[in-house]
Amino acid sequence: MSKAVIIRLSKYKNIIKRFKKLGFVKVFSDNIAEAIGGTSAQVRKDFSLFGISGNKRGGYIIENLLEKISEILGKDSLQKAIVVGIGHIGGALVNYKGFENENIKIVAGFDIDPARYKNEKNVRIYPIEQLKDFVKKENIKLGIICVPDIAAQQILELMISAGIRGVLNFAPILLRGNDTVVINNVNLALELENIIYFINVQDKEMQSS
Amino acid sequence: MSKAVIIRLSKYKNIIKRFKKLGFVKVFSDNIAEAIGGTSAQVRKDFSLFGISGNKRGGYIIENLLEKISEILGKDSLQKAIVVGIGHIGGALVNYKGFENENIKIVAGFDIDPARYKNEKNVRIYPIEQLKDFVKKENIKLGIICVPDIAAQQILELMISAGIRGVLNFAPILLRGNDTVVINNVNLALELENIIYFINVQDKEMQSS
DNA sequence: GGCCTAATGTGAATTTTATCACAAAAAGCT
DNA sequence: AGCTTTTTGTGATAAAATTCACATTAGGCC
Repeated sequence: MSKAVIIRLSKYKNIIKRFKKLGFVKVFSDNIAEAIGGTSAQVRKDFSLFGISGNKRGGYIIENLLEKISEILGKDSLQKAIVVGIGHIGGALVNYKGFENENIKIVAGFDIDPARYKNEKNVRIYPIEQLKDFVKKENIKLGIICVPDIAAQQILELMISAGIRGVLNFAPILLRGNDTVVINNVNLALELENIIYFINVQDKEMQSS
Repeated sequence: MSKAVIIRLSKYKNIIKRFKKLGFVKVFSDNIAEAIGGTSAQVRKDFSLFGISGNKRGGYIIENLLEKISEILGKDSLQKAIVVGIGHIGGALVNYKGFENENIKIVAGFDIDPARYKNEKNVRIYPIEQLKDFVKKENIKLGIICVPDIAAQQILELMISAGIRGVLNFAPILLRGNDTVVINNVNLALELENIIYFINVQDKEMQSS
């Protein structure tokens, strides 16, 4: 199943949760499509891909939907994660509230700099030498890399050797993993460059019309 | 031109810069492909799409390549950006070093909370009421939204009315813009959920083999 | 200069992804 | 109960992205 479909499925889930909070019991494919900025046909096709079905003319029962989707995404249980590299971004993530709704909890940070071994509000920061033991003992599966790009590959390897299975990487560099680990990249500068390009395209289109 | 191609082009540019720093004068399509995790055919096809050409048997001259790509991406001049919402993520971005290489500079932050109107190291934080004037006076084109999702749409509209043309949005919600503004979204929880899904897939594949 | 080799550049083929369009079913109304 | 309307579910179609494969060309060597 492609990454894009899974991302959409997560979006569906989030929006459906929101509908639920508003007191709705049923949704239609267009409600969902409208809310995430897609088409109803795609919503239905995605659902059908996973064997999720609704009721003709009656839409989908929110409760069922959420259950099915959560089953697919495998996210009923709390997922513990660690952050390595407690600089600006890493420090922010350690305190980030946005994960709470998603059953994701950052349980520790790691850094090489002793000046950072203090307690961020709730999350303790450890020296990097303790990463492997901690990850093994706590059975952590998720790691977030916020170190400078020069150090990122090394941290990845440490994480892999500790048993981490999924990595979110903020270093703007290609990490080389293996088939025991899945890696997603977030590259903020890239996102901004992309935006700049499309602003320029818009400008050119304006001029020529 | 699709977003994905532009992202790749930026990646090419970054990696080529790196080659340049190492003292190389020429690169081959496989060098680039290998470094960003793609195929050489795709690199060449992308280049050909933009009319970038090299020398048969001789690869590409780095100097030329960088010039051509920068021209396409339109990023020779410094781009000023503002951040709205100086919470954990916003505060981190205001001090983020990763933009410097990319000719992007965050020149101000904005927030509703007076407690945050202090100086982050180099960047001043202003009350949100001053956003419009500031953006107009300084001719800012780029905005980063780090406010809670409930406030994000409102901030977008403020930005648009001030003349901002490109937005990087960290609020996990669909923003509704118009055709004067281009919006990219970063949704960290979504990225992590995605990773979790693929870890589970891997596990199932393991079991069944 | 002629030959060999290593690269590019790009049409064609393939694969992937998204859209269309419509039959089938269910709900509600009279 | 029968008619109408609304919405699903999905094959068929179209569009987009990627990969293949190979003709072409330039560099290097003898």
